[in-house]
Amino acid sequence: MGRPPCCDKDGVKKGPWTPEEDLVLVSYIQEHGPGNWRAVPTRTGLMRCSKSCRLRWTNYLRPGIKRGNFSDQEEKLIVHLQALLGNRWAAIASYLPERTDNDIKNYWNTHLKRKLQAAAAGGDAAAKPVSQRPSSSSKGQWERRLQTDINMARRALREALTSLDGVNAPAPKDAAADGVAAAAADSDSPAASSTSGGSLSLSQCSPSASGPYVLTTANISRMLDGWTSKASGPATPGGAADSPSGSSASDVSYGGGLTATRVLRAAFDYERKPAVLAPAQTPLSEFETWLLDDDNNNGHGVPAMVYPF
DNA sequence: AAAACGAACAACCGCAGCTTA
DNA sequence: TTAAGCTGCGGTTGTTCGTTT
Repeated sequence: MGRPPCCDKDGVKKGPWTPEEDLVLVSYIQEHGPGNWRAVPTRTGLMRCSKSCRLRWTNYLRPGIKRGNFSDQEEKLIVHLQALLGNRWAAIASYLPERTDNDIKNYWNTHLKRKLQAAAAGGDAAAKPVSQRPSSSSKGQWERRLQTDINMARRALREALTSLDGVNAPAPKDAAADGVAAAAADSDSPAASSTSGGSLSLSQCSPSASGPYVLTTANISRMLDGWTSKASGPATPGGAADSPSGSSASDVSYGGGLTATRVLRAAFDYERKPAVLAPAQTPLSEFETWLLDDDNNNGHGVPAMVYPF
């Protein structure tokens, strides 16, 4: 299990991504789908390491990401889940598909932690996070840990949903806890994208306060809004169709008729896979039902709860 | 007006675990 | 069965931007 020579100094660019790099990445993912990150730098010519590409995609470019402006409900949900799951941001993020684990982690570190400390000082004991996860993580005990995770996730979900009346808590994008690895075949799976007919459309992405450049998710969605797509096929350069009439002024042209709108739209189309139905459209998946079921053995122990889907 | 400070966020690093040959 | 390769995760750092002095 040697450490891969990823991100090794030579020739690997670091630092902020440029719009050009973003477009290259998005265009590649549009064609090949997310995954096989190892191949991305070589195939795209990006001077980035695979990790960087994956991170950029999952934390920033992936459609359906909401940025900034955490609502009260989201805040409470995060606090709740953090109290139960600890700093397992990926697991927490699975309950907030519009948010990335990085975002949640940042928000926790910059806002919520301080808030909770203040609250704790004020006697808000309920807000105190569980400092440690259950200590069942030793090797060979993964089954127990898995069960613990599932139980915790179940509790978290139920409590969060019952306490947050009206929260549009979406279904987990993958298995409830990261321990449910088998169920979470691929965290980059379409389930990660709540946009697939889900509760959040691209055009509903909240505008980011101040993106570094035009390719924020908000601006991307704005660009897409105006695009009446007749152009079909992959984002290949060339052709009159590359200048869709609705193309906004903010669209970015990269020559050869390759525009940001086209590339990104195509990429988003890729993400809109039919596999995942929106929570609003689906009642409860078997897994969700099971997850919410207090003791999944009897199937009748579900306490009265509000399921705001 | 400018410097100092702090908050927010993007990105990197290294480890752990899963997959595959 | 095992080791190498790859991906995902959480912690941490660096940079940018806004606010205060």
